[in-house]
Amino acid sequence: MDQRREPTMRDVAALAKVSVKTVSRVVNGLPGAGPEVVERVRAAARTLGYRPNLTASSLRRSDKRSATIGVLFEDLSNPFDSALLRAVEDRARQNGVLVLAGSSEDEPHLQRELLESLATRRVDGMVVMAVGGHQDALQQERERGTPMVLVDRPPTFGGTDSVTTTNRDSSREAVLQLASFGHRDIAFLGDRQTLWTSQERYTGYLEGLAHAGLKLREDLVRTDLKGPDAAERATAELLDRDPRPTALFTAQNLVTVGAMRVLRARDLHQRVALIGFDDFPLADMLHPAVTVVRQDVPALGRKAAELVFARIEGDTTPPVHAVVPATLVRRGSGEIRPD
Amino acid sequence: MDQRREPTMRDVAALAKVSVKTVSRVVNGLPGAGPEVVERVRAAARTLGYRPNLTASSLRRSDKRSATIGVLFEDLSNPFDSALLRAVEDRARQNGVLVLAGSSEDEPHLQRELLESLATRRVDGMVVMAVGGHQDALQQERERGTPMVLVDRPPTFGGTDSVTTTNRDSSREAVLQLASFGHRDIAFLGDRQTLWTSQERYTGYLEGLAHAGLKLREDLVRTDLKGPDAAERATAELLDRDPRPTALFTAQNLVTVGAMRVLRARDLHQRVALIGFDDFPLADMLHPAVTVVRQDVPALGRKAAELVFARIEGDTTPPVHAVVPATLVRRGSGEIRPD
DNA sequence: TCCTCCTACGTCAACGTTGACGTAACCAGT
DNA sequence: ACTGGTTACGTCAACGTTGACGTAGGAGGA
Repeated sequence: MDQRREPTMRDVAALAKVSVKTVSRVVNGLPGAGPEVVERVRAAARTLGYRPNLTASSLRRSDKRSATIGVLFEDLSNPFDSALLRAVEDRARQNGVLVLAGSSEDEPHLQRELLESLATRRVDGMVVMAVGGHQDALQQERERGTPMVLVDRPPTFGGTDSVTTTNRDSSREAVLQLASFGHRDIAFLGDRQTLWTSQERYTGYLEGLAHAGLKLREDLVRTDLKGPDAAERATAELLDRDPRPTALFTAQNLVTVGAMRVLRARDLHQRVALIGFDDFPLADMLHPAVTVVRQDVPALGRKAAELVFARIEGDTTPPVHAVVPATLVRRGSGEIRPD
Repeated sequence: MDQRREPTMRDVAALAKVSVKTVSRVVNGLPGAGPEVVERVRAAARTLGYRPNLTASSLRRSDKRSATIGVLFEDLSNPFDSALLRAVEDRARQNGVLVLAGSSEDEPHLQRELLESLATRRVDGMVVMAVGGHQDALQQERERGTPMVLVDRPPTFGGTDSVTTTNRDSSREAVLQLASFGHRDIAFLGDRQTLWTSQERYTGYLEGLAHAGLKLREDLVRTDLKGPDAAERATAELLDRDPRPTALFTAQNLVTVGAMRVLRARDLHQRVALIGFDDFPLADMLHPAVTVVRQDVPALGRKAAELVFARIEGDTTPPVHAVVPATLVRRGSGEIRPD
């Protein structure tokens, strides 16, 4: 509507009849301004509706902080990602830091572009969920000195902090529980194998089988399931195998839901056991309620944020790989015994 | 790790043996640089790893654009909010614009603070889900000329674009459908009445009753249910009334889930009809699948983003209140007949 | 041949702010 | 009265970039 120019320190200074520098001092609460001048400047700022320009300020200041961090996740509308974003945001707020958020959709070129955009805006640091495959862009960015923390997936290069959950251990635990209930034919359904998390969960599955003294049936392993449709198709195929698996371990959110749908459609949901990695809303309301490995998402986000902020503050201790424990939430579907 | 200074145009200029201005021209693809100079500058920029500083650029440029918009929602981890954020983000990406996101938690002071933070960073515009109650802070911001679009809830002040869904009409439709299935005692469970959406949905409920020739039973109306717990308590109370409502209209996401839980606990889920406002993941997997009024969240977000961008580009046509139609998704729970 | 116009540069100042430093006034201590 | 220190300001330049404008040299026309 109006094309009013934002008032600047100059305007305030003129109105308060002081120098620009004095306005700066008052605005930043620095000493060197008498009480009556402070009052005059405050009044002038108020009547003009003055608000400091952080971009100008950070350009000039020696630390060059923009009080902004970048968050680059796979898909901000995914419940895991958005919960993580929220956790990072909350922690950032404590530092007066705002969050520039973007979705990379697991596309290297998108991630690269967004990385560039963030760099161009001179964010103080980044929290990144790396896309699968090459991490060259991330590494380059990191090598320029940008404080960066990887979440959910660790870096394939060195010198960078990361925060992940107990993917392998918790997967092993899930499989062991299935085995302890008497299952011998336990299928694995997983996400893209380019993702570190998928690989880890698969390794955990293998370890679980081994520990339980079970033999791997290759025909019960389906990986690289992108999205619910692929998961449904794979589940259907698995259930056609002979002997049919009596338990499923689904290594990701959407895969779990897809598998559930098929089990339900075939009326096997009360007979085939299911444990999923990643909790999801309403898992407890389903029928049977779904047993899952639950990540502590707030803890993941908080930890990631704390790590970036420490680096931003100049912490130069060796890189950390923080691991946040996940828990097996027993709700019913994972406690079904074989027929 | 390194405290390398980011290279600037000066550095590039020095290496390419041209003036800073020429570097600027090359970087921005402006005419006035010969092909061989362009190549020299490009090479220099590449070897130094130069990246333009958008904050400095936007400070100096006449349009002062930061290529960043602010998004202020209630809770970014809420599925509705995060889906909306994603839609805005996608639209913003087309314009090369990044999104600064924050959660106001429906707290006026938090909203005010975040608004301030965004203003301080000189975002080009804002997409805001207003907190309930007074909108003074928003109005002030708007009156300064900041391009702003309200989503989900319209402004209580004039001169500002907004995008909402057909809260009232769709609620009426839902109630009418319940009535058409023979229900006469239809309960209403709603969110905080300070929220415009809640009021509208309640009005739609009243209109639905009226159109169906049903009399309002005040004892079947529960509003101001904050969170799932309150919703559960209210549902329990309602189911104790005599005569018991044979259908529930739950006017919000979490309320719907709370009501579902209680119905399930009392084993009434197959006997009491339920229609909820707002779809939620897995609603189709419940038992019975939940009939809901589904908002077109991507359309809401896209439209909101388009409106801000139009205003940012200088569009001065009168403010728009865009309404995106919601649809009734019949899944079963809303098609149960009274006993 | 001279004048004009265009192209490819360069110079300068400014965007809004703050670091470095200067200075006038005042106070305490001797 | 003089020194030394402190307080409360002010002046100046710079952060990295771009708008406004200047200029040298060549092309083109009369």
